[in-house]
This record gives sequence, C-alpha cells and structure tokens, in this order.
Amino acid sequence: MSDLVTRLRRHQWRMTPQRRVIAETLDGAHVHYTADEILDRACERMPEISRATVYNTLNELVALGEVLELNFDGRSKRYDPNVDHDHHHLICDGCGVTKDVHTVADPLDWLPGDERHGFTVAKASITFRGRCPECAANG
Amino acid sequence: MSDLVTRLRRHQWRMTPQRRVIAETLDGAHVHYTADEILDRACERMPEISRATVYNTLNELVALGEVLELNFDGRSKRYDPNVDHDHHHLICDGCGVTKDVHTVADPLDWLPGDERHGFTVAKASITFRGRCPECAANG
DNA sequence: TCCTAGCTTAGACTGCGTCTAATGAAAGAT
DNA sequence: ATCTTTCATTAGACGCAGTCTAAGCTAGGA
Repeated sequence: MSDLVTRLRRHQWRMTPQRRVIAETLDGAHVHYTADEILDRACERMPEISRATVYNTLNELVALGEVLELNFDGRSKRYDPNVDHDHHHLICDGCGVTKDVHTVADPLDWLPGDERHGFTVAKASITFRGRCPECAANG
Repeated sequence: MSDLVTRLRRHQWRMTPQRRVIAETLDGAHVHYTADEILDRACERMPEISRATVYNTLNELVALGEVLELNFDGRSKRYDPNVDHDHHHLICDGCGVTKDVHTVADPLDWLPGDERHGFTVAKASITFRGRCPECAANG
C-alpha cells in the first residue's frame, strides 16, 4: 500500500503530509477518481488540504510517470494509479465510472503500415463504452 | 459539399443561414476543428454569428449522429464530420494533429466476456499515439 | 537549531462550454 | 402574400474544472 510512497521517495520527492494522503488515496483506489473525488477523500483525513495542492500533486505524479491521466468525457480528468500493466478502459456512458480491462490482442498490430501516415506509432489504447449494470437498469 | 446540408433537411432541421454556414464549414474540413476554430471560420462568412449558436449547432449535429465529438487533450473538444465509416484516430504527441485511420479488426471482438464487468458494451474506439513525420524529425 | 528551497494555502483568474430571456425568422396555414 | 406558431439566434451572465499568484509555512540538510 505504501508502494507508491516508496517509489516517490526514490524520485527525491519532499514528503509532506498532504502528498502522503493524496498518494495513499490514489494507491488504494480500485476505480479512477476525478481530482475532486480525490480532494474529497483527502479531506476526510486532512480537512484543511487545499484544492491547489491536490491539483499540483496529481500533475507531478503524472509527470513522474507514476499515475496515468485519463480524459474521456471532456469534463473532468481521472487518475489511474495502475500504470504497471498494459490495459484499456471501459466507461459507462450513464455515470462515467471507469474500469480497467484487458484485451486478448495488442491493437498496435491492427494498424496497417499504409494507415500510419508516416507516423512513428508508439502506443494504442482502446476506449470501450457502454452502460454499467446500474445505469442499464435505471434507463 | 452540401451533402451534410441535404442529410440535415431529412432530419427536419429548420435551415437557417447560421446553421448552413456551420454545416458547410464542417463538411469541407479535412482536419478536426475545435468549436472555436469553427466559430472563427463561420465568422469569416457571417461576422455576427454568435458563440452560443455554434455550440448549439454542434451539439445538435452530434445528437443527430451527423458529427462525432472528439476529446483527446482534455481541453477543447474537436468535431469530426467523417461519421460514415467506422474509423479510429492517430494523434501526434508533438503537435496534436489528428488523422482518421482504419484497422483490420473490430476491437469490440477482443474484449472477453469476463472483462466486461456486467456492462452492456456498445462500442470501442482506438486512439493511436506517436509522432508525425515533422515532429519525429524535429526531435 | 537554523536556513533555505520548495510546498501549501485562499482566492482570484482563465478557458471552455452552458444557460437565460428577449428578439428574430423559417415554414406551414390561410 | 400575409399571418402565425414555433423554433433559432443573440449578448451576456453563469458554471465548472483547472491554473496561477503571492504570502506564509515546513521538510530536511547543515
């Protein structure tokens, strides 16, 4: 659980109580929170933490490559601490909840050379969309 | 060129000069503009057109399924009039340019049932990222 | 313990998009 | 052609997510 905190020390991060709370909130997450949701959860443990600190910290984590920034709905970004394994995302069009999923093949192999427009193609990610069980039931 | 305008008539759209200008701007586009870029181009032909009308019209076109809303950078949405064919996108990490591409397989087929978390999965889109020839050459 | 780089904070600010309420105009009816 | 109804357009206010600023605070090294 303090795996992420350990890695951050290696990055010579100044470890403050605020940063620890944010890192631990992320590291324990099984869903991908928005910055606001992370702020809420951090506030439960440290009521005076500020919005700016949460945003600063999240951006630093993304820059360090420890967290993935996701952006599916065009409104709020979500943060994915599960950066180790190659995975894709399944999103509910109703409530926006985001799950990690794994496919049986690598999509990079599906883009023929003549569709690459001379690009050096580095990675490919798939966004699956649908409705989660709750939203499917509630219209 | 008025292909899109023709289709819109079929949707029983009230055809106003503003809507025509926006539809034609989109229909002639080979790249995917942001709402602001569309507003700029529409203003060249109709200087008094308002921001609200551009946004309203774009949202209606998306709702009608005539235009695709893209959202890659988390800032501004882009609009893709090439909705006819199933396609995916290739984005340059350097300059952000976006190309339509086609794959040899449908990614929906590659998500196993036990990875669907009970969702009703409706569609899948792939985002390929890399560097365009210019950005690859310029570091 | 002290020092200093750099972190945290409240709140102002920005960019992108939406909403509102008043005015204007497209298209069917006469 | 004119009327009428209904829907579209407009300027500007508003909202949300995120960034910036300037002042104070603190982690960690000396």
